[in-house]
Amino acid sequence: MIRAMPDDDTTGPGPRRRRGPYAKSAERRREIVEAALHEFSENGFRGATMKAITERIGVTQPLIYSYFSSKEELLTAVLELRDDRGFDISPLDPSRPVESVRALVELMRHNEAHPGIVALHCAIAGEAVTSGHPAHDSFRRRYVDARTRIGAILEACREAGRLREGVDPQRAARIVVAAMDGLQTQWILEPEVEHLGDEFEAFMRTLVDF
Amino acid sequence: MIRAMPDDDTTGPGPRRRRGPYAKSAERRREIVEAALHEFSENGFRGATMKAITERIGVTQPLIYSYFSSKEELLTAVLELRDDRGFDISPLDPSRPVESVRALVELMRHNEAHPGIVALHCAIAGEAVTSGHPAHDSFRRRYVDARTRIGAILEACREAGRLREGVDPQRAARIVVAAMDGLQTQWILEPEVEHLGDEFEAFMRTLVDF
DNA sequence: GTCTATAGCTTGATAGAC
DNA sequence: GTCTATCAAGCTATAGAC
Repeated sequence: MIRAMPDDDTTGPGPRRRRGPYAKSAERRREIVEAALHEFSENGFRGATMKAITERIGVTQPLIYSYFSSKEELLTAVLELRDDRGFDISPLDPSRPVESVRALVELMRHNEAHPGIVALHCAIAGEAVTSGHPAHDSFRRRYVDARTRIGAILEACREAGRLREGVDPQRAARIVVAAMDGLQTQWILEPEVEHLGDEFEAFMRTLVDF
Repeated sequence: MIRAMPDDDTTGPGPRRRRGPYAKSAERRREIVEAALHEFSENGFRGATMKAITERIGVTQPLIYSYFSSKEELLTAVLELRDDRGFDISPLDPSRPVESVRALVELMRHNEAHPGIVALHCAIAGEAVTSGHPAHDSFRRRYVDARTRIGAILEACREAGRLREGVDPQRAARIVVAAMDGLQTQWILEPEVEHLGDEFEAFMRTLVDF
């Protein structure tokens, strides 16, 4: 997300106010985060090294530390980039259940168009199941939130008469969360899974009429 | 799986035959693998250190290297232990589809009784999605095999008239694999998932009449 | 069978010149 | 803003005594 610089006013000619960061600085930062994203995707957080990240963009290690004070802070920036690129279900609204289900399917289609982000998610979420991982709490909250939110949506679908016969909303919510993660993992691991979006939509249609 | 030692005969008193490894040696080995299992469960393979493993059982690092030539070989031994403890679907037989589905549910109940093994599976499978991981190929094959085998079982269920209306066997197989992994992950991360076996059984009953 | 001691390397991170 | 040079700490793994 690009923010306006503090000295963005092009009206005055003289250096009256203290200068903000140059555009080049923001560009470098973006470049570093992008390199880290790829490195984390391919090797996980623990498997990635600062050295490998710098070599991707041809800079030296100390340069990164002038933008991020630690490897962990760099991970935080990478995960924020992921959220900016749409890997987020928090805008889903249970008061519009059918639209929410459609949006969930659209989310998977969006992911299908961004394999790099999916690979990142699988790699970091995978190693974050261990309690000592820097992203552990973040992912645990994410899972709880996803399951709760999807549970509420399915509950609302039932009240709207859109849930298939015999489907339990809370139990189904767990399977939906599992399916979203699991399909993405299988999509990364096996080339046989052709269309993430189609597979997920077909599954959701066994639960909901939307 | 504990195998008989070559000098297991307690009939003769004298050392007539060439001695095999002493019982203590096998016991030490088992102890090391057990310690490694717990360490890998809690920190993953990359996050675990040989030092931490030795400290669990109060021995020194070189001792481990007299049993295993590398950290990676120790991982192999740990994964074999997991298979011995029943984390394996390869005995499932599509020619007996209904029994196979029941066995799959039993497998999850078995896992519920062995949280340590589930934690190990989640941690290692999680970080093994990255292609550079030592267990990557092993887990990739495992996934492909699981999906293929479960697909065949569901196909056989359909022929036996046990598949629910409108369920596509191959697509459902992907979701089943995702559900097995995902439910276990959620069970590790969230205390709210109370019964792994019950959750999985309820899901399978939405697909198959068994 | 187990130890002490340490080699040999890589890691994340810093100091200071330009 | 970027570099060269370097640090202390941590890692896997080995040599050799007992």
